[in-house]
Amino acid sequence: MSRKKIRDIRHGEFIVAALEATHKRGFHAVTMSEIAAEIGATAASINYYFGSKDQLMFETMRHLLSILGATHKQHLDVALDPKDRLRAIFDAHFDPRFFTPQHCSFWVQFWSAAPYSAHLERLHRINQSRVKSHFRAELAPLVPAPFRETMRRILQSYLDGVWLSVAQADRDIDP
Amino acid sequence: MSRKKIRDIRHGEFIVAALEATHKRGFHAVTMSEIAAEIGATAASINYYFGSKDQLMFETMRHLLSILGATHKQHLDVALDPKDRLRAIFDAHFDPRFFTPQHCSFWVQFWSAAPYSAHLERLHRINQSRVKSHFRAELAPLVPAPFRETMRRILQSYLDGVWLSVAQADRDIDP
DNA sequence: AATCATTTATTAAATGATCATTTAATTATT
DNA sequence: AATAATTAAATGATCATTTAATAAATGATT
Repeated sequence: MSRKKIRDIRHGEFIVAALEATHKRGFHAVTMSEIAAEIGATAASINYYFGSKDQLMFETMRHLLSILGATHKQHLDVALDPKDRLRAIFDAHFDPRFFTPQHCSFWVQFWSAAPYSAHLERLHRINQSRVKSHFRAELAPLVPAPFRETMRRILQSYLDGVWLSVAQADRDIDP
Repeated sequence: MSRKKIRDIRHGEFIVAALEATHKRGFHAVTMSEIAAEIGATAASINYYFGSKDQLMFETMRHLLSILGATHKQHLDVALDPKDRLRAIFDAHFDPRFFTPQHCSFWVQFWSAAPYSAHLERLHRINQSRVKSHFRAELAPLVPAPFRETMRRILQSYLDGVWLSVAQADRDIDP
């Protein structure tokens, strides 16, 4: 029991460290040592827990995605009408637990690296279609069919664009 | 005269090579040899012409920005009313000379690397404020002041988001 | 409780690979 | 002949990853 706990705690710590160090130094520039130093550990221990740098980055993104998923569910639970349900998507993305400079810059840099790695791309595709189907479902009662798909693409692009700008500006934007 | 020409021709060739190779391999992963191989040259010649890899990337982005600027001017010249003038911004960004997978992926990756380099960040800031002031000017006669700034931010984020998605999907989107 | 064996966690140092950049020479142009 | 363009090979730096050893925690056995 406590054997498992340590592993989980350390996992979480390294993921936070990866987010912080990546935000400071950039997705590609950041080194294992810098990440490890963030929590007073050493590069070798990252490999002990994660096997490789890539794997750590991968797990870190999965962590972000799971936060997003959980936050979305919460907002959805209190949504009353179709409009609220649509808003829930935005509220989740802009929830303070999720919408931080660290997360945004990791997010943007990770996705811009995704097309060049089979692993990352798969994760990206999964997330995209998840968001896509949420948007479709929530837009259905609100927007007539001919415009729905266009509207969805515009909204999704807008969401991505906001992150991009936050990642670059290091300031908050009010949705 | 022809001495100067060769230098300019080579410059242009290497910039095209950088766009192509970056699109294939990714902004950080791409090596000087890969870029040079794109036009049958060798890594050392990049340094002969540009001094360093960073400088080549920098010049490449400047090239993209100058295309964008020229295209915008063209679209603006045929715009008749305020609405057309606003459209000119979008038309320029989506002009086929500019809106290619190579350009989009270079664009996105470059900007996501910008916060971590003083040089790149300066370029980014200049471009952002250029686009910002264009948007402001064109929105002025169309949108009442209280909403104007919000509208501008939304449109700018949307533009960025579209590029992000093109860079990832490698397909075209109809504005 | 105390001892010792075993597993888990951690690290310093070694390894090896990858690149950008430099150098020194060669080839082409003027 | 002089200058410009090009390159193969050398250099040097940076890292991720591996290894081999140490320390810390755990647990079984008296």
